[in-house]
Amino acid sequence: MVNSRKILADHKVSITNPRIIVLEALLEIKSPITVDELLSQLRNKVAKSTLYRVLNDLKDINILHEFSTPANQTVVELILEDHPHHHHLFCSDCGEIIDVEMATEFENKLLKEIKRIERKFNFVIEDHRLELFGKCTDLCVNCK
Amino acid sequence: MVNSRKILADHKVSITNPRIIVLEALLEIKSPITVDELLSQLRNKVAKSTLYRVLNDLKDINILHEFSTPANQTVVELILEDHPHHHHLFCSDCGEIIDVEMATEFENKLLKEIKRIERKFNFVIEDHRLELFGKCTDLCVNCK
DNA sequence: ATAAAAATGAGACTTAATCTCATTTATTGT
DNA sequence: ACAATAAATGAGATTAAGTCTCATTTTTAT
Ligand SMILES: [Mn+2]
Ligand SMILES: [Mn+2]
Ligand SMILES: [Zn+2]
Ligand SMILES: [Zn+2]
Repeated sequence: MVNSRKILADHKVSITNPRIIVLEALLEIKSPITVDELLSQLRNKVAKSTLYRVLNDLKDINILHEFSTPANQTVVELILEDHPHHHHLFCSDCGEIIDVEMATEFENKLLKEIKRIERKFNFVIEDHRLELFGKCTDLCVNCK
Repeated sequence: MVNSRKILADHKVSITNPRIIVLEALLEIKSPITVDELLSQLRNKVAKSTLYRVLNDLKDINILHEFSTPANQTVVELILEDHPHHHHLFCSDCGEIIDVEMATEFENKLLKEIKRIERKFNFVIEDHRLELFGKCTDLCVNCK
């Protein structure tokens, strides 16, 4: 069982009520959620300023991934052992965001290509993000 | 020689002064530029509201690519024959954005993997974006 | 338990992007 | 070429995501 207090302690972040509340909410959902939705879910539990601060804290300790939808909504999701590095697929019809794991073989090819680019541009590449944009067909959860 | 009027005509967009001005500016720079910089460059040539409208027009006809930096600055660049689909490398130290072309072999592998994902999720994938995040070393134009 | 340090809440503030609407410019038909 | 119609623009008001301030509360260290 994933424990919010333990997560905070493990990352040497002080254990406070708002941090626990936000973490539990994110652990509960465990799919990407817009900051806006999160805000309304937690409206009467944490202040807006605090929510943004806690989200920044979680980014700082590297367990929160933040990205934007094509419609420019900010989205966050926890990245933990049970939900590690992955990519996203966006439906421009219904707005759905789908977590996508690339085939291991492909992800390896990508890492190799990244090494080539590191050498070419004299960079140290620490992270990458692959986003796929398209339309779901009639099988999509939201669109059907 | 790339002609802004021709580009507009080819895409069946009416030819107006602000559109020509914005297009010429983007053609001149031909590297990614933040909307903010573009705004100050064109401050006394086109109104802010018009700049945003023209950028949307160019997105609509699919010759303008828009993305955000890790610092949440909106960036645009023209995508034309002489500067086709490519990816980006971001330096978190100096903010530099570098255009990156993946090796053809890799891009092919990626397209194959995308086909697999289309089948898996019953999607039609129309576009993809790969972003690399890291730090330039002492050779970086801005950081040295 | 006490003191020092860190985090929070409430709301003011900033600012990128959108919206409104009167005016100007482009297009279409004759 | 000209008038009529449609589309685009400029100026500035408006919106809203995210940040900032600062008095108060909570956490941590001793
Ligand atoms: Mn995800
Ligand atoms: Mn580019
Ligand atoms: Zn859909
Ligand atoms: Zn750099």
